[in-house]
Order: sequence, then structure tokens, then C-alpha cells
Amino acid sequence: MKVGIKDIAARAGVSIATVSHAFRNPGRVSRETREKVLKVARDLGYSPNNLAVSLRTARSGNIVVIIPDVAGSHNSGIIKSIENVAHHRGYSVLLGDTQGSEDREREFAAMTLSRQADGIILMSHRLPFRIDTDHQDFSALPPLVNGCEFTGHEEVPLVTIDDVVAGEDATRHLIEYGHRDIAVITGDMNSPSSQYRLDGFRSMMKEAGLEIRDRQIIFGEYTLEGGEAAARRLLLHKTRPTAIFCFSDEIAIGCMSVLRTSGFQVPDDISVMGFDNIRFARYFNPPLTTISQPTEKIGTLCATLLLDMIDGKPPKTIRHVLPHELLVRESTRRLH
Amino acid sequence: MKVGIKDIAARAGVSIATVSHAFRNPGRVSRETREKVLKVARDLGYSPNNLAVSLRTARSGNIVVIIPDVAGSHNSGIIKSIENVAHHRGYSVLLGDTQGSEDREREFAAMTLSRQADGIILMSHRLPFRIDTDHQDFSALPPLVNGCEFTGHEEVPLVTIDDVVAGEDATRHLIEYGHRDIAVITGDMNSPSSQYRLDGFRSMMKEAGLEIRDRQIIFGEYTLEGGEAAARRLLLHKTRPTAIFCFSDEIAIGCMSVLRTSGFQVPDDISVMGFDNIRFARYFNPPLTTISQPTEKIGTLCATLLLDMIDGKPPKTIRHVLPHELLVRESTRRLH
DNA sequence: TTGAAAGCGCTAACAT
DNA sequence: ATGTTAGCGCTTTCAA
Repeated sequence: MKVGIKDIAARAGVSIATVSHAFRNPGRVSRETREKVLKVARDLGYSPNNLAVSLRTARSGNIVVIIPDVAGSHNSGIIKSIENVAHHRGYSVLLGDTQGSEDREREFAAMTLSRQADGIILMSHRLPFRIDTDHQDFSALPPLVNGCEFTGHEEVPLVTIDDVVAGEDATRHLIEYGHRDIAVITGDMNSPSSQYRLDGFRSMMKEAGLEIRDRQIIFGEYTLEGGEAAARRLLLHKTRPTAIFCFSDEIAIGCMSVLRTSGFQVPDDISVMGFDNIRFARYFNPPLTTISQPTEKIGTLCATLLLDMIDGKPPKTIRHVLPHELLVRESTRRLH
Repeated sequence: MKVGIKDIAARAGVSIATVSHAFRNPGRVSRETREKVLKVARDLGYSPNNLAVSLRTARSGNIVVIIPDVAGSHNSGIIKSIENVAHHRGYSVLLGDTQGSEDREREFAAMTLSRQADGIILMSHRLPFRIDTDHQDFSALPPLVNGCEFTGHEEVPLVTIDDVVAGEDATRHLIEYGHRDIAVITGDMNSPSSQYRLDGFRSMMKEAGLEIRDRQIIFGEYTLEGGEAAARRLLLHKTRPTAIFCFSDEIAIGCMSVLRTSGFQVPDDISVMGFDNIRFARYFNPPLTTISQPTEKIGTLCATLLLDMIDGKPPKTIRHVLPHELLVRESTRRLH
């Protein structure tokens, strides 16, 4: 039933080596034998067993992307562009949705050790290997690029935006709009990018001589529900901010929904600022002011870098900082 | 550098068969040898070459999900739940984002032929195989389950909702709210589920004795931009509908955004109804009235069915119709 | 231009 | 309980 290279060889009256060459090394086989082989292959409905090919060539043709949540709007955009370049270069992508679990990060990363994947795109802040025990040094790591997050290892190629500056830009916008009482809703603070954004917020507030009330910094998580919960805590207090800087658009959307049901108008009563510029941001009511991340470029660059590494071309630059952009729409309002 | 089963065998002073058994067939090896083997394996940093295992066992441990757009909110939710059950059952998922291209559907499906995947979850309305030529009959197809769409082949296990009834339910809601002038914005009409929804709309309108103006059926596509474009066409005409039934939430969101910028209030001037109940639907302003699809259940069932098939357990039921639900929120309004 | 043969790393039937 | 051995399906030297 399942036809292999040797069935073709038998039927075409050539050796299996010739069949193999006919496919991968057309130059080493005469035109006519090649055509004969190809025809027989077609007649027999042959399709190569890539497992065997991979075993032999030590190249699986897969890359694995390790990401906390496939369904997040920002993430799925990145995945899509990764898949796109991978496909163009003949690779498939294995999906590693970790839900933030370090165990699962490790499991997925182990697919390179077990030869099921040739490299890793890691959207996490922790390296899924024990450098000290599993690997002697970084050169022994499988091809790996770190996207959007920073593991703390300078040796690992990195694709990201400048979260500190982005945090500053967002805050500056609010300040320029006359806000003095600015709250922030962070995402998971285990992630360095969240810390950087908060650093940016703090430095800009300080620069403007504005006071930061600890109570107005809500440590949340990167979800719609996180935004809701945080907004509720914010509204509870006697004094309320005039603007809220949310560390993701999803947080902002969750937050705005609570504001609305609590009777607040955005931006008339409270300005809300997001982060990411997910697809939905400009469609929201009101359209979301946000920091735009170059989602597609991030995915494309991660994949390109990784595939180059797999091909033996180490990246010229280790640290790739892509430009972000402040997008002022209608969820923030100038005071007075 | 790369340690294999035979390195362990050598170091532990046993045969490679014993090493293999120590891992996969612990009962067939004495306690002490097994422990010795395991220890050596750990010391040497052994990790099995799953390519070799797969080649030998003829089981890749991968399933491929073929889906038009990974980044679509409805889709990514399904993928996430597929990934979840796959992972629990020891499988990985290969991502097949096709952007609607039939070629790419075929390419991804071919991964089963090339043994890189053991089965397929197909979110498309066309079978990526030529039944006549590639395969004699359906029993020769690789394990396959069809999700959310219908290929027209009754033999292929199917997980879906009843789109006709869902279309009727949506339309009935609008009619019950007093609307007589109802427009619809469809998605890609190549997809049978779109056709079914439209069938449902038509039959319900007819049942209510309401007139359907052809001009008020806009054939669009399942995107935010599709919703925008369709809404513009709708608004252009002298007479306007009082309600718009959109075939996806994304369409509805695009549509509402155009309504808003054109000065219309939703639902005061025009009611808008979505479909899918994506995560964002209830957070929208106004919260979206929609038909809820059991996203997670769809993914879970698809994966379970497929994995069972791979394990040699053919599904008892071929056609799985999951319940949908009308969710009345605030984007539709009772007339008068 | 073609073929013989070794072997990628592992599993599993069979033998001991 | 452990070992021997024959492959899984293919690529790739090396020789003819």
C-alpha cells in the first residue's frame, strides 16, 4: 500500500540511489531516467517519508514557537507572520502554547533536543534550558531567538521594541494632554517588558515633577479580565485618576468596559491609553489611543533570524530594537 | 557530542535493547538495571531522537490543523483548545495557516502523506485530497475531522453548529424586536456555513412575511475590513435598514465603526447583530448581541475525535452538531 | 551516469 | 532478564 523509494526503483528498473538523486540532485541523473522515475513516482502516488529524510539529514524542517497564549490578539498576529515566512522558506511551525507555565516552555523547547524542531522562537522571559547543567555554554544551545521579552542573557538574539521609551511616550502623551493624576494598570510584572514600561512611566512622571501614588499602580495581568478587575479597584477609591495607562489594549478594553458600566464616559470623564495596537484597537468605541507595536515586523524578523541561524548564518546584530509609534486616537482627551 | 542509545548502552554495560526497554517497557527489565540505565542517561544528558522513534513506530505525534487565518479571534480560540487537548494526549500541533489558499491546504494536508503528521483537523469546506486519483475511497484517507465547515462528504467526521437554525435565531430576534427592514452582511459565500446562515435568514424572513431586498444582502468577507466596506455600501443607499445581521463579530465590529463615524448610533439608529461571540464581543461598546459558538467545545471535540481515530477508534457519530446560543446584549434595540 | 552499501537512532521480534 | 539482529525509508559516499 505505502509506496517508497524502492518500489519506484523496482518499477523503473533503476537503483534506489538513482531515484533519490532524481528528486534531490537532478543534475546527477540523465534527463530520460529522471523523467522515467518521476513518471513512475506519479503513477504510484509516491510521496516521500519526511521522517526518514529528516532522520538522515538531521534536519526536521520545523521550528517551534513558544508563546504564553496563542489566542491573544497581539500574539496571534506575531504567530501569523512567523508562519508566513517559515512557510516561504520551507519550514513548518509547531505551536507551543504555554499558558505561562515554565514546565510547558521546557517541554516545547525539548523538541529541539529530540530533533523534532530545528530551532525555537521564544516569547518568554525565561530560558527553557539550564545553562549550567543542560548545556555548558550558549554556543551549545539550539538555534534560538527571543521575541518581545528579555531572558537576561545577552547572548541570545533578541527582537523587541524599546519598552522604556514606549512607556515614556505613552506617559508623555497623557501629561501633554494635561493629566496629572495618572493611574497605570500593568500586565504580569514577571515579564521584563512590563517592568520596562513601568520604568518609563515612572521616569516620565518624575521628569514632569508629578506625583506617583502607589495605590494608582495596579499590578494586573495581560487579559481583558485583568483590565476589568484592575479598573474596579481603581474606581473604588475616593479620589480617581483622570487618565489610565494600560499596558495592553486588551487590558484597556476590559478597563473601559468597567468604566462604561460604572457610568463613566471615555474620554470625557477618564482618558484611557492602551498598548500594542491590536487589530481591534482602531475599531473600538472610542478608538483606542495606543502604542503601536510592529507586530508583523517582529514576527518576520524573529523567523528570519532563526531560519538564518539554522542555516548556519549567525545574526550580525544580536539585539534588534524595532520602532514603536504613539497612535493618538479618541480614548484620550486633552484636559480643559 | 550527541549521545544516543548506544552510548548509554556502552557506558552502562548493557545492550541497546535493554536501554530501549528501560525507557518504554520498564517491566521487561530488572529494577536495578533500569535504574542504572536511567542514571547513565541522565548523566550523559540523553534525550531520545524522536525522529528515529517516529520512523520506527510510524507515528509522528503531530496533528496538523488547517485553518484560513490563525489570527482570527474565533479561530485562535479553537486552535488554543485543540492545542490543549493535543498536548494532554502527548501530541503536538502543526499550524497550517492557509489564508484561504487551496494550494496551501493541500500542502499542509500532504504532511500526513509525508508522515510528519498523523491526522488533520480541517477548517475548510474543501477536501485537500483528490478522492478519485489520490485515494480510492474514504477509508484510505488519513485520519481527518472537519471543523465548522462542511466539505460535502458525509463520510468525514464533522463538528459544527447548526448554521441554518443559528441564522434563523438571529433573524427571529431582530424580527421580534420589531425590525422589518433587515440587511445582512455575509462572509465568504464559498463557505457552506455562510450559505446556511443565509438560508436561515431567508427562511425566517419568509416565515414572518417580510420582504428581502437583494440590495440589502451584501456579500462580504469575514474580516473587520469586510464589515467596513459592506457597511459603507449599505449606508450609501437612499433607504436604510433598521437592523444589520452580520455573519461574524469581526464584521459587526467593522460595520459598527463605520456607522459610528457616519453619525449613526448603535442601537438607537440601527441595530447590529454579530455571530461567534468572540472574546471581545461583550466588551464592545455597545456590547454585541450575537450568536455564541461553543468555541472551546468545538476545538476539544475536534481534537478528541481525531486523536481517537488515530488510536484506531473510529467515531461512533459522524456528525456532531453542537448547540449555539443567542446572546442578547446591547447592540440591538426593540423598535418603538 | 548509475549502483552498492553503509548507516541516521531507534524499536521489537526472536533468541538466549 | 538480557542480547542479537533486522529493519523503518531515506541520503550519500564511494566505486564501477
